[in-house]
Amino acid sequence: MCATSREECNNSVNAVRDALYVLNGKWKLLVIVVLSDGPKRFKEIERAIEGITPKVLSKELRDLELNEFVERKVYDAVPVQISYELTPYSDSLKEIIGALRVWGEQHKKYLLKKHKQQRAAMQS
Amino acid sequence: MCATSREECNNSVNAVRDALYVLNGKWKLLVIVVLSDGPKRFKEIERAIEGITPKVLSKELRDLELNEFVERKVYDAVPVQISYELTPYSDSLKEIIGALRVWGEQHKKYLLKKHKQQRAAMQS
DNA sequence: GGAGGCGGTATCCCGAAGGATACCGCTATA
DNA sequence: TATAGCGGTATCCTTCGGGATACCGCCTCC
Repeated sequence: MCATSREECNNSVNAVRDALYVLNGKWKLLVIVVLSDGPKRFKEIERAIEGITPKVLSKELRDLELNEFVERKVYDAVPVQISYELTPYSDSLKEIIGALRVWGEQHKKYLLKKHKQQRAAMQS
Repeated sequence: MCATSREECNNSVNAVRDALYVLNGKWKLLVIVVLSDGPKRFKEIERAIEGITPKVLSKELRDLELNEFVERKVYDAVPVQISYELTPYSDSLKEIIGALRVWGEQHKKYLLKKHKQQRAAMQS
């Protein structure tokens, strides 16, 4: 990845840095995961992500809108319905999210196994 | 990804949440990117990551050691040489980092194109 | 006409992450 | 013997991401 030249390594660092800059924080990617299930209303998202407060969610949604990952649509039913949905551009994040999800699952198993081993070692 | 059941969506959210929990912050993944070039000494890493301070780097390295992504090796040359290298387990992160790098590059191009378009629109 | 849902906002507050700067003891090298 | 590199630590300070709690106006449904 970074093994050939000094130059290339720098590029990798910068690219990853750029990505992290946009996707910072605990919540943005989670919101996108939830919305990848289909358009959702504010309170639906709020309920889907345990622990998020409306203030924070509101801010994250604004950020995601600015970065054009999410679109806020207003349907003038009565009462007005507001729906958040992913933009086509957000598809480009699918691989990152997929990788994180797979890794998260795998890491949980890894930790479980490790703790089991440690407990076994304590016994002997 | 999350499109079939409520249950499965929750699992995705939690897996991604777990991953983000471990990989939080601006620096951890950057350190791993740099080390993926091969073992490095403290000051080498410090120089490779523009903007990181020794205090922060020191803390990140300790975190990464705890999570078993990085090993700190002491070679008793004179003077003592200290080397940080990736563990085999850190390989599991390769896909996340790869995805971030690709996305970061692509996103930069996306932004450039967008700004060009906006400037063109201003002119007309 | 009260309860409850919707889409948020307002206010207050805290802790951790991270930046700035300086410096330590040790060693080699000039 | 002074300078420079190494591997960090110490101290101080600021920012801000994020939590807690409350509440708003609007609407519908009972």
